[in-house]
Amino acid sequence: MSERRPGEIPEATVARLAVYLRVLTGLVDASTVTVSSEELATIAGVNSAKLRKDLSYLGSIGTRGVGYDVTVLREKIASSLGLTQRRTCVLVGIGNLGHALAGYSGFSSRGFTFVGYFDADPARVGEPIVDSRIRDIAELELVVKSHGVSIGVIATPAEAAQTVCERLVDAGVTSILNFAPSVLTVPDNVDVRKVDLAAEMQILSFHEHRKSRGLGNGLVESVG
Amino acid sequence: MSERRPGEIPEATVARLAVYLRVLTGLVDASTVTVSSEELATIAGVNSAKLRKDLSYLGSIGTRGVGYDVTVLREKIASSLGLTQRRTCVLVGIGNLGHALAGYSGFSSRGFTFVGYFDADPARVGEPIVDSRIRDIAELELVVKSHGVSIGVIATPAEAAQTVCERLVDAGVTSILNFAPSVLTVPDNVDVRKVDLAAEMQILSFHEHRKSRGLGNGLVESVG
DNA sequence: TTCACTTTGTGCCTGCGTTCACAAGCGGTT
DNA sequence: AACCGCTTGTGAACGCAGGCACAAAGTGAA
Repeated sequence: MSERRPGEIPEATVARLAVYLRVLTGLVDASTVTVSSEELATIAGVNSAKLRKDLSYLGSIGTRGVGYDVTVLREKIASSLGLTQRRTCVLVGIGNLGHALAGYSGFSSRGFTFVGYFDADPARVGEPIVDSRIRDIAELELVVKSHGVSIGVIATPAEAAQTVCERLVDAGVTSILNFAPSVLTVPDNVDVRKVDLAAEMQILSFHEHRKSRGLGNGLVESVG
Repeated sequence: MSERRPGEIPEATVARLAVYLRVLTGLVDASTVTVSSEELATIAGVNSAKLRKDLSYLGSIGTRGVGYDVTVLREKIASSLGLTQRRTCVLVGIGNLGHALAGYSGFSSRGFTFVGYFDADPARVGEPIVDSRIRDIAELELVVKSHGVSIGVIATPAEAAQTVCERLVDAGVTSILNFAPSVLTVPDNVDVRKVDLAAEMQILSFHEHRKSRGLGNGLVESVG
């Protein structure tokens, strides 16, 4: 029944492709030529069948009896993720977290170029940041439109997030990464991913709670 | 037959409970007394049936014909997540991101107490951070054991992450939040959650790529 | 009490994602 | 050339999660 159109990659797979890509980059640096699904899966921390199925969505890349050519596979994944072209981004909200994000070298090295850092606080505007300066949020639309920015990163307080989000979307941004602890409402054509630090901690707290509850009685699963 | 043991809450539900909790806290601040699943679901950005099913795992909390008592529900969720007791945490790796995390007020306000900030760089050791000072990583085990730390946050470079992880686990930590772009290997009884900033951007990049491919022609993916 | 109305809690169905297991395919060897 | 051993790619089964739709259960009014 479910005949997936070629090029239609499941969401869960996309998330893992990014991990495989990183692992493969490491292998390239180590001058590894070929890798089997078993090896790659072990390093990436997933099941090898899952890995093969993930890669199969990109076409038939491997060689049976041998494995995958590391550089070929890396290129294929990169192109599937649309990483062959640099993407322009803006960062809004230059507090503690915003500064950290601006300083994170992982973005630039992976093809993401930040063309503007914005804050609403007049006291911060003009401060140097990375190789640039913090701009007034009033210039947001101008910069987004002139650079054709496609990804907006929100690191503002929760109260400001939705407003900032709407301004980004209206200016033409179609993907948003949200660090503010707030639920964003966007049109259908816009993608949002959220990173909720407090929620992550609370999820861990839940598991801690669960584990400590299980200690007394015999309910725990076998400890390896 | 899906007979779930009482107290067994699905993983997907746990993640959403944290969101509901935040929304409810907002409602308490706004002196709201009662809320229906429809209202709460809208604010939280989920389907109301899903929300009701999520809450049903906590027991029968609502009142039919009325809705949920905001404070009662909030308490119930907080206790399910194990947030009634404060949890002690350590943060390892005080670079850009580490500083931002240390300064994030959302942790402390939600019951997480950081009892140690560690770095391997001798030049950084002793620097003030929040209401404390950066400690030498050599003291990690001592602090973890003496405070009974249950959650470790890793914000080191990728190369150091696995080693730090093992030291944390050996010292007794059973939950880890990993910000390093690296796959951690841990024993079965330890929970790991990862926050991979570059991966998030790459996932968005994928969707940008997909959107732009679909714009002009009706054709996709003809690789030669 | 009985009725009308509201909202919860959930049975059931559907679909996605994961895993198993194996046929198909490739390289190396004799 | 024929065979053997290894690894990929995938059909099929399974399990978890999401969403509809409705019975159950509460409130308030007559």
